[in-house]
Amino acid sequence: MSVVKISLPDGSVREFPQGVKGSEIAQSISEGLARMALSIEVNGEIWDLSRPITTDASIKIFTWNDKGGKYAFWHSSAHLFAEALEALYPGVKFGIGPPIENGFYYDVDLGDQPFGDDELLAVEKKMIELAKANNPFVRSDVSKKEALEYFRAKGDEYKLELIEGLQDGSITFYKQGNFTDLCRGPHVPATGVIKAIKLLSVAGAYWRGNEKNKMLKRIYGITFPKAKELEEYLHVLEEAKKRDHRKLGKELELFAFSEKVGMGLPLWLPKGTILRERLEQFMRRAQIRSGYDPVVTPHIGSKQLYVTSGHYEKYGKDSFQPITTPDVGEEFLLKPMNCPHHCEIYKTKPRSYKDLPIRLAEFGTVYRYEQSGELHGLTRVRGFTQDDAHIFCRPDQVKEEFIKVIDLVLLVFKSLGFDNYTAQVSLRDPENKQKYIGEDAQWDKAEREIQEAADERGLKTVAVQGEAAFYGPKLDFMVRDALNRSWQLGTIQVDYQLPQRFELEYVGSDNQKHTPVMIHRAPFGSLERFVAVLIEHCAGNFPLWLAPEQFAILPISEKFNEYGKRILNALRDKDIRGLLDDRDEKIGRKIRDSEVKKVPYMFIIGEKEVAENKITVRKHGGSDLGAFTLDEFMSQFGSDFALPS
RNA sequence: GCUGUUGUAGCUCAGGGGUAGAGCACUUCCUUGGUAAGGAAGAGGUCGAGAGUUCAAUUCUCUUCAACAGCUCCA
Repeated sequence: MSVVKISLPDGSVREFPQGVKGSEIAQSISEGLARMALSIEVNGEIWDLSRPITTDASIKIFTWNDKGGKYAFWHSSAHLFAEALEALYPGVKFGIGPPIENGFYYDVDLGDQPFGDDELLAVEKKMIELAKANNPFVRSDVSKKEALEYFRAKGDEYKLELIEGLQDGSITFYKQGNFTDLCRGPHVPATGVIKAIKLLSVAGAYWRGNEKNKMLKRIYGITFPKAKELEEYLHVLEEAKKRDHRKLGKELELFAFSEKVGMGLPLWLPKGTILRERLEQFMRRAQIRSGYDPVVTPHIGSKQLYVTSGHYEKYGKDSFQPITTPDVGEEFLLKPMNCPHHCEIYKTKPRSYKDLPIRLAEFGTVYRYEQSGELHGLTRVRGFTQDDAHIFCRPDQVKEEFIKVIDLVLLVFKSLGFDNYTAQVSLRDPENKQKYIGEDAQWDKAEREIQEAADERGLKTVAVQGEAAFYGPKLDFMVRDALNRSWQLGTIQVDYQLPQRFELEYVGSDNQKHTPVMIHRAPFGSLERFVAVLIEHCAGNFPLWLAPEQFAILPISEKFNEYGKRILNALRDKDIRGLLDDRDEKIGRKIRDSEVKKVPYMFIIGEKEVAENKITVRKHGGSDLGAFTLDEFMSQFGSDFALPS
């Protein structure tokens, strides 16, 4: 009998009979591994443990601790779900059902049947029953013809459509129990490994992600090998909800929405405004240091301005409609972008190559008609403020300027402790070039420059096609929120188009007119979204320099309110923000209330403190730092109250 | 925009065909205190809005608005 050489991850090579299965290899390594094994990587491809290996290969056995193991587990769970659903709803049609980062989903067509929480529970129960049956997942190769026949007989047009797109000879089915599905695999050996099951939610999803197609029901679920792991996962979800900026924003009185004002139009409350203004101060200072010139432009602009920029053609009809003047019928748009205004500032006088780069910065509030279903707390709103700036430079300055902006973005992230961001190079969709303006050569150049700048700063980047702006590629900084949703914060964009459209020029050293290059950039992105992500990042425990209330003075009794007032005024003179809690409450109560409000410092004053002219300092979270005079406290901790340098 | 779920006091939520309830917050009084909720009393709601069914609707039906989850979109 012939043998195959199997290389294991530890570098050792073992011989097995040809056709050996992953499960047998696992068994030969150890009983424990065999029990834990879920799938196997064979020459870089993830396989079922039951699939015979017929050639020499390097392999790795995957368990629950590997991504490859989890994916097989959740992929199999999706099939288990489908089996349970079909058992309860005969005739249901299936779309796709992949594993995802946390669990799996399956898109299904249930016709007009309602499907809510009760139905989820019923299917969940059926799944548990079928898991206990411990049916093996059986892989089989089928011809395209057989595959089409099977699903034609079943009347599942979605699967038929999927099969049409596949190549004959590469089609496999998987069967467990009474359920057969078109599937590439891999799967776990049998349903029995799935012990804990939770169907999480139902949502709509267009077939193949296309708005014009029928909307299917997408059912999300998650499963685990142990009940305890499911409990832990659900607990983590609960904890994440506590960090949600919409919840904390309400509790900490940072911002609010009003139906009367309009959806997606945030109202910044006094405490939220302090937070936001501190961020602005931080950015203003950083920008002045980096050679930016602040400018201010109005909230509306002539429609013609956006026709010129191309924004009107691209977004005009789906946007807030123009405001028309009563007499002459002149049309104005609520400013959706600051860049056209800044282009016009550039044009106010002739520019020399010696003047460049010119960096125009503005905290510009813009209005965009976002789809109603997209509005989400502060992360997606219809009126928001960008920390926007446009750098007008010569072609030879693009890379250097781009790198400087990267540094600015990284300064922001570092100052706020954002360490798990991703840098995304957002490129054109090569299939859909008509979505963009400009010529290929300029796009290629811009895309190259962005990648080079990012590489030069050692940024790890992920390139994503189809994510560019219509006028140019971008470097986007993505951060995840408490619920693991990804948001774009900072963005840097190279633009060869708008300078042409606005006929911007400068006189070069050759005394000829040249077109400058524009870099759009916003390190925060929008203040609204940035604050939202910041709230979730620190769970409302803001760094001292940002905290709306940096301290609370807590007198032991009303007798010490006068002394408290003196301390309050002394601290305010030092530009430190806080309040005096002079309510008729006991100290325990005052401490609790300040703790709940996440006030960083509590200054407790009573008979002893008045006598010694001191304050007793308690930090948020409970640590007692002892008694200080104000001067002692300020010399020791004072610098933390100021903007970070 | 699409699919689904939800909408009761400032907040968190219970209830349910016969014109509403809790805790916290709020107001007043008592209490003058030492590191996460002192005590008592009081006030507060067109049950998201509109229409229909009914003797009677906050409850049932429809429409609409908004929020939430996801999809699509995102200058």
